[in-house]
Amino acid sequence: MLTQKRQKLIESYVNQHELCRVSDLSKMTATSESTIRRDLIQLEDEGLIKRVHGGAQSVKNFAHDVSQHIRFTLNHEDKILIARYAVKHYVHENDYLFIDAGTTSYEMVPLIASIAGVTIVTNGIETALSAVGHGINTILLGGKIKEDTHAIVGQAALEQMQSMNFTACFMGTNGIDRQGKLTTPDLEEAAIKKAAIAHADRTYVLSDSSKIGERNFAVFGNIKQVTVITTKLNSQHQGLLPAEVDLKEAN
Amino acid sequence: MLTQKRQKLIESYVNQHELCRVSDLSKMTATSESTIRRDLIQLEDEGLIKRVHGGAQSVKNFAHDVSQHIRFTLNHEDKILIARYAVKHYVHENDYLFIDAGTTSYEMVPLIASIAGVTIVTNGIETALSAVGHGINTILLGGKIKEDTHAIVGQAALEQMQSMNFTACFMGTNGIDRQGKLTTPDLEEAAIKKAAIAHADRTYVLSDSSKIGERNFAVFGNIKQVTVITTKLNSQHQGLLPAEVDLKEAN
DNA sequence: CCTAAAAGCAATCATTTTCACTCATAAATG
DNA sequence: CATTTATGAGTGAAAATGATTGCTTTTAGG
Repeated sequence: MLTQKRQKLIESYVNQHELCRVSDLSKMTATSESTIRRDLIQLEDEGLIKRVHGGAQSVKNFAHDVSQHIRFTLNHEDKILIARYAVKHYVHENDYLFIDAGTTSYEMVPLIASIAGVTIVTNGIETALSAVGHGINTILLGGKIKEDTHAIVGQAALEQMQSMNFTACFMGTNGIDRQGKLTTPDLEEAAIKKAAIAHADRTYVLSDSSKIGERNFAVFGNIKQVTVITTKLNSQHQGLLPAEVDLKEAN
Repeated sequence: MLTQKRQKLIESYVNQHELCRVSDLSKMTATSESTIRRDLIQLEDEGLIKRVHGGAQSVKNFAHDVSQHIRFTLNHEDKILIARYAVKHYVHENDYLFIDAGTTSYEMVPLIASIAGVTIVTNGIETALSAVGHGINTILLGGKIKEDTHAIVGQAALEQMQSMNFTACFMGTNGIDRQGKLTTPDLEEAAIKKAAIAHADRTYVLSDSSKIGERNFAVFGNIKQVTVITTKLNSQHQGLLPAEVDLKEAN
């Protein structure tokens, strides 16, 4: 990869994520940490980012952590772990993937960029923009745009999916309850997820442990249909799941 | 191949791709890397490109971020004038509008926000995001995303439009030639524009004066089908247009 | 608060990639 | 035919990268 391209990628990643680790940038760009550090020094000289111990910080939004080191929310670290695990194990060359509009699935995109020939279909506008920015062949579903999540929903999107089959599909969830029901707050988004599952050879649900045992309004599937990828679970969480779940713990 | 032709090719390739490697150019032109390097040195001397280690970079806009591109685009004042004129005279309450992915049409969105009951259909991702942000009912066409303009194109988008009729449609153009042909560089974008015109009661083409007399590859319509909104024209520009044009000058 | 382990860093060096320069060949020009 | 011009290949130099090392900062556990 060309130096300039990599540095642009880094800049946009840092600005989008507000704060990130050297190791994440290294994974994303598939270069060594040495190179990332050199890039960060340059970018800091140009005033495009701010370097902090452990990584880099967006320079635009300084209303953040004043301390000189980075500190992620536990959630965000988990999301990256889960995304990385999913890409590493379940995305292959020339796959046709469906990726839904959630934040965890969004983290998968930069990692997919280094896998050749992948096509991403998504109903998330930001996910699509990120994928295109990473040079991935991208198809965005059409339809109404939800104001809060920027997810695309509606009949048009569902119809469009009728003519597609996915090698794999990846989606988030807002809850997995004791019966193994996968739920989300919005009916229309649930319909999209349901359709994606129906048209995919394999489905992976990305869920950090906080979603285990939760329940929401709209059911879009059952744990039996999918593989759940999550972070390390404690025994309390495991008790909240059905026994027959196909569960992968990212680490 | 002729040296000058090759250099033209290199220049346009670099500008289109924003950044590329010497090896890409070598493959594209079927010449040695030595020759490419010599060409790049010349082109850099002429200020047409910027050389970087491993390749060359467009000197014009370092705008990977299209939304940023929109803000710093050429003739911005003119575009705003045209957009304002278009909204003021041709957008009414409860209209169903098609707005294409160009920068001028993008400027219309904030102005439309104050008109009640309008629905916007667009193939521009940034246009859609802006419209949603302004609380406008927004439908985004689905399909492939073009990497350079972030326009959505392809069969899916065309099919989706089959079931729609627009009160009015607004689009940019890259050229209006002496015969009144409306042109744009990309075939697939042209197809979208063509379909929009076919499904709209009225079509308005937004064009600053620099496009008058220009010609591009893909024809998407003729001036007779549409109303052209432009800035004040001098007599030279007027000479480059057919007589029978329905022309409005914004000011 | 202190200390040990872990994580992150700058500095350095070896390797790989890219470059500038040179030279030889071939085509165009007078 | 001699001369200029464009090209491609080769070579040592320069730049970029990746890995290693020893030092500093941070974290975790008493």
